[in-house]
Amino acid sequence: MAVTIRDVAKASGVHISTVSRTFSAPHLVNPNTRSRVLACAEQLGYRPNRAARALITGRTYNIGLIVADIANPFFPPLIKAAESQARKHDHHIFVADTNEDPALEEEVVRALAKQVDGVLLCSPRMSNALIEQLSREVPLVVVNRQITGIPAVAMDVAGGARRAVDHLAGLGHRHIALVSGPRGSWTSREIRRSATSTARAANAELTIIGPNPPTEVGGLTVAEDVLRAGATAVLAYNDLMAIGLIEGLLAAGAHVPGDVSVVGIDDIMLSRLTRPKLTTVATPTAAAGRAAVDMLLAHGDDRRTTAHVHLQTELVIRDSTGPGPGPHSPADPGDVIAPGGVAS
Amino acid sequence: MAVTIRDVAKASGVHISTVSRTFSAPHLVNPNTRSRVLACAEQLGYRPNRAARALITGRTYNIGLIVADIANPFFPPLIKAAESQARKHDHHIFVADTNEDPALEEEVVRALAKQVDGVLLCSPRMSNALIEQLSREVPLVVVNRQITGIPAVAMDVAGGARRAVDHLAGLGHRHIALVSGPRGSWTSREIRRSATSTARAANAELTIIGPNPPTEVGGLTVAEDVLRAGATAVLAYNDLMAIGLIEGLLAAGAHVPGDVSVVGIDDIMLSRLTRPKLTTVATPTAAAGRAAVDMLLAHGDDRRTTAHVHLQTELVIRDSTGPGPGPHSPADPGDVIAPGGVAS
DNA sequence: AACATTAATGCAAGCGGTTGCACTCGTGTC
DNA sequence: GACACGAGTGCAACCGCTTGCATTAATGTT
Repeated sequence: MAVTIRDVAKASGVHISTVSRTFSAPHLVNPNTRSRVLACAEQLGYRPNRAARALITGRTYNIGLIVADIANPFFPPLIKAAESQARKHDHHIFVADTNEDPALEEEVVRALAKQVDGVLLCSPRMSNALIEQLSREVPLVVVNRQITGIPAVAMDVAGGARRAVDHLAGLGHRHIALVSGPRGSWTSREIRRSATSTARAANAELTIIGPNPPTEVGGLTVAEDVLRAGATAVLAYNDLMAIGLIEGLLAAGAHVPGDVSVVGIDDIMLSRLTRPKLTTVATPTAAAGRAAVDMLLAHGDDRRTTAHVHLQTELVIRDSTGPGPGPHSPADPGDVIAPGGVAS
Repeated sequence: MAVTIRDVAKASGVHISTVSRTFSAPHLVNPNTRSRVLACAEQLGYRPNRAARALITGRTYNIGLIVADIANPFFPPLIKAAESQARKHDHHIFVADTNEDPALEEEVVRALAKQVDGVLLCSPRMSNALIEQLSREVPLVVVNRQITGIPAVAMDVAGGARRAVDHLAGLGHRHIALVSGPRGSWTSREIRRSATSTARAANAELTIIGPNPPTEVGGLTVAEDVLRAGATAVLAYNDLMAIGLIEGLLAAGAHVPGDVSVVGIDDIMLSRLTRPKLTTVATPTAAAGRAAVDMLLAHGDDRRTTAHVHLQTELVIRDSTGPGPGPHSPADPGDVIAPGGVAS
């Protein structure tokens, strides 16, 4: 059925090894022979079988990409960028959705290990220790996590959270709620750490609500808690939760940003289309996808450096944040982007 | 480095073929032997190499999933459902993004062909003829396309478009614009065909604008054309375009639905979060993803039927449609869903 | 007791490639 | 003219696994 290297060899009157070399070491074969072989291959529709090749070379030209939830709008741009970058280097990508389940993450990494050159673990929920162990079984790059010795692409959410809290404090908010994300999320811990210290420095009270599922529903259901806590401003773990939260607040009769200001994180496409448009911390997801693929592919050549790439974030001020009850200071102009602007 | 069947054989004192059978034909091996082998395998951390297995069995336990644009919110739920369904059957999926480029579609199918059991071609842009040819090289299931002899999952967008146009005509709109999708899209042709005949039957004028890129920007840029055409209602190829269109209309000073009513298609998550909330035709994308995987996996067992699965759509009336200038008749209650409701 | 059957296992070929090594030439060197 | 050399090609082993066939031992049949 399928045409193999042997068919091409027969058709062009050479040994299979010559056909093989025509494709994987062209400089070792006579130009005339090569063009003859190529012509036959073309004519027969021959394509090398990568799985067979991988068996002996150890290189699969595949990459595993593991995310918590494909349907979370944070991930598609990352996946798209990673896939595109991978294909530029002639690699294909497996995508797996773990449904926020750490056990499934482990299982999937192991299941994929043999047929990939490496795995991109995006916003993993499993423990550092487990990640370290898995990275001994298959080359790993983590996105949104920092572990010594493991190549990583991390977004500066801490800086983003700091700017967000400063922004809120600057608007006069004295009591801020932090709606945190899922258990196991490094990002969530970073945000919490940064928000806590920033709030203290700004002399604002910080109420932490969570952990919560990082979804619209997750945000919706904490609206009550936010109001009960008496916070006049909220920083949410991500935009989806912020949007759900706004829905919940509106349903409970609170105005946004009149009564409560809301800041999200991620700047998903949605954020500039909701009413009010969401103030949020933009994270460079596409860049992260590209960088992660690049690190993974470089990893093989050069394992002396386990690089950690840091990507900047920026606060995008739109319409979901407004003055709080306290005195407000002008925001630091260095931190802000034109309100309502399309994210770059 | 990696532990192979030989290591397990050595450790458990049996021949490799016994180890092999322990995993792929357990009934052929003595229960005692089997448990010993399994214990050794477990202890060594052995996992069968699927690529090697595929080389001889011809079954890879992989599926290719090809979409036009991962970042288009229509696709993630489909991908998620397909991935989940595939994993239920112990399959992994390759995801490829073709950027709406038919040539890339072909290339990717061919590149993937050898390492998958089949390919899901979602909303392909290439020609029927090419799809037929490719389906001779690798099992194919198409989503949102109908080709005799090729298994397909199609959503009833024609029915959806009919209900949408009837809805608009019923509201008194006499001049409707159809903002069509990308060239090569079966869905777009179906919508056009259905909208055309439905508009004629309803005695309304239909202006077709397009083809256009199926993105927010694509919708944004035709706002002018819609207004210039003098239409008071628009049916857009998808929600993303509808949302972009609404932005464009608002920017041009037209109210929605006051001056112009807008209907989208797909009911992406976004649609109930924008203002005004979008009236749209809900398509069962997750069900399509599952069905497509099921068809692909069944295809092998049973090639006597090349099934075509049809999935129903429904009109979800929200806030972006309102009365037009003409007399309006009450909408058919059988076709409507509670306004603003969460899509099921 | 001789034979047929069945269960369990081993043997070896082969899936589609890659690659170290050996071999054959034509050429340049002394 | 003998020799070394490099370019081009063939040979065969091997990657990790499956599978048809042969072999052996245990069981059932008459």
